[in-house]
Amino acid sequence: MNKPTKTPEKTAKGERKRATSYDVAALAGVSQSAVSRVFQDGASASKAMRERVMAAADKLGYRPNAIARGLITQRSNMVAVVISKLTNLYYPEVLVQLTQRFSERGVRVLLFALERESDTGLVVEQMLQYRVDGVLTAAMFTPEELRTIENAHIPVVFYNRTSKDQLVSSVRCDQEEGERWLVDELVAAGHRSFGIVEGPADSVVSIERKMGALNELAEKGITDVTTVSGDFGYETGRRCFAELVQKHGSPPDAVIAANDVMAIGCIDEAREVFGLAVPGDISIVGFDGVGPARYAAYDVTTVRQPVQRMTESAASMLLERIENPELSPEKRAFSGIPVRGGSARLPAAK
Amino acid sequence: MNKPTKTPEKTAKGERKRATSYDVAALAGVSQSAVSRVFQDGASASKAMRERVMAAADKLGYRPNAIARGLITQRSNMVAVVISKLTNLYYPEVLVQLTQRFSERGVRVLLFALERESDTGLVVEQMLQYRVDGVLTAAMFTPEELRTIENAHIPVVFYNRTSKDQLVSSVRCDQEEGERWLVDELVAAGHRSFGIVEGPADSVVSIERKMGALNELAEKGITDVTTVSGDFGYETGRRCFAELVQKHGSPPDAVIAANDVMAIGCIDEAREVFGLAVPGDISIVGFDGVGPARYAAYDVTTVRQPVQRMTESAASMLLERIENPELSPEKRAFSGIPVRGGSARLPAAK
DNA sequence: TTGAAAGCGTTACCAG
DNA sequence: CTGGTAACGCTTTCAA
Repeated sequence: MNKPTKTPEKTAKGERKRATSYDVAALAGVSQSAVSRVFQDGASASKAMRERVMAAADKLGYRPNAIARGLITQRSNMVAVVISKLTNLYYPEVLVQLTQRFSERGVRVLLFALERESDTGLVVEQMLQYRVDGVLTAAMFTPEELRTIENAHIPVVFYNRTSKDQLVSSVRCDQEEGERWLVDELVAAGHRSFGIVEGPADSVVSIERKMGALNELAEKGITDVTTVSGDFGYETGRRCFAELVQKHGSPPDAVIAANDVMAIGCIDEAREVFGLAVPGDISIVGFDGVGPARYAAYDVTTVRQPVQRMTESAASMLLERIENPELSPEKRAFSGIPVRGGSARLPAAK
Repeated sequence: MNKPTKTPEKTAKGERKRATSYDVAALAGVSQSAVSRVFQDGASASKAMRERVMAAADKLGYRPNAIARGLITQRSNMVAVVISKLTNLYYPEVLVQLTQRFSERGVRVLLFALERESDTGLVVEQMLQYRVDGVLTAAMFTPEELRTIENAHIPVVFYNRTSKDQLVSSVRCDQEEGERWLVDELVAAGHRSFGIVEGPADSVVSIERKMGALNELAEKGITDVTTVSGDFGYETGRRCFAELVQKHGSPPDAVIAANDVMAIGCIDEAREVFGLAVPGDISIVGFDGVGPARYAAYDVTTVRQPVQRMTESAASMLLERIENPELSPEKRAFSGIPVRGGSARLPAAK
């Protein structure tokens, strides 16, 4: 005799409980294991069996319980995706693309959104409790948090952040290289005094971009450099420009903003408040290649991140490491795509 | 050396398995049930017990397995959040805020991103398999999909879409009201010929906005109305403006775009290609109140959605229905916030 | 307050 | 190919 034939029980409130593989088995007159196999990929089940089970299954509206499966297989088929605040306008695109990449391969995304990039503590705890198979993060973890995750044998891939001393996998856009291109072009076009608008202090991306620009400027022997800092948002872009002019005593020849949105803020402030022509009187450049950078009123000279390739690469890298935990860490850097917009005087493209 | 009496087992590959409540119990010399209770909220455990268990737990790096918990409690503590493509620029903010609202209340977000708003089929299947406790969707489901979800007794809340004939909960911005305001102001300022730029055909939001505007224009006795359609993106905003002028024979007095991004496209096209002054020669308005609408070059007259209140409300509404499944459906509509930007000639605010 | 034991809904293993 | 049975890691009675 089979297990107690449980017809879909009703609770006190008269709600029908959701059908389980036992219900399906009973209705189809087969064993529960058989039902399980029918719903697996490479399982052995005769055609007749398959048909009977499927018929019973959709009569009952049965769906395998992914939670229970996860428990036994030790695979949740979920990955954690961590993003910090999206003020950057650049992440939404990344997020959607990542989700789609994972989705295509049968992996679900558990989303964690941080108020500030440094709020990672609770999030790590949650990811671990939910037994995610992997972590893709666009926020930095502390070394201790990272160790906690690795102790649990969960592969991690960093998106646009990495650390030189730690052995972690990452996919990033080569910020330094991008800044180098911007600086070289601006210098070649004759700009000699520079303003730099950096982003929030806890943003690794911002730091890399700033350092990339500063190093290359030093390399070129440019010493007239003023730095101010904002938060990646439009309003601070405007404020930063004003601050820059005040600090420098006059508008510099060129402004290098840590992202497009702040560059746009600078352009507006330069035009509206200081009556400067862009790029006639001053050149302003950004980074990212977000949508608004292409709006005609700004047409920002920038470096576009190859989002599609980066997300594709990041998703693959993580999934590979889930399949094969022995794989050693790998850092992939993608070159940004120079965009010669109308917000800067540059030498003609060669 | 301090090897615990029962070391966490090792697998063939030498990987340490993650500690379970049994491991903790063994190390602490108590029963497994005790461990379980210590990690619960309103459970009874003596102080001594609690301390011993906690000590053992973090020596082993133990974390309760949320998957296993979900299996027994019949609660995954996960909700599905469904978004369609984010070209709208408006959703990223919504998404992050929603995630944070849920997170604050101990609920995780399983994210589903649709390529097109009509790709809902597979997504429903996945949500159901993962036994999410609720669904918050910014995409429309077919009546059949909706029935499937409701048969599983999973509460659903629609975000910015609803249907008049179906009994579903929803939180939305009152698009019609917003459009009415825009139309009234524009008409009061003397505009007599109108262009309407609608969004993608499968977007309910776009349809509501268009109908809201058309109805109010009819109400006001305006008959000179030309309609063209885009996809919510900047480029089509530009194309649509050109199309509008061609279709109408000349630029209309005012253009009502279904969202801010297309309004911005219209503004650029009007200025750059047609040499029109905005708002001198033509008024252009949008909807949403996204970031770029506030950039100085555009300063779009628009209706801002009260995102914060809407997300807060949507999250609460869903969580309430998870707690209490008997609650009947409820539709909440929020008024948009009029923003008198510089892209339209309007009567002075009263 | 504590412990023993019975599930929760699967997959995995092993005989037939 | 098929069916029985033991996990998976937890919460939840029910006694003690």
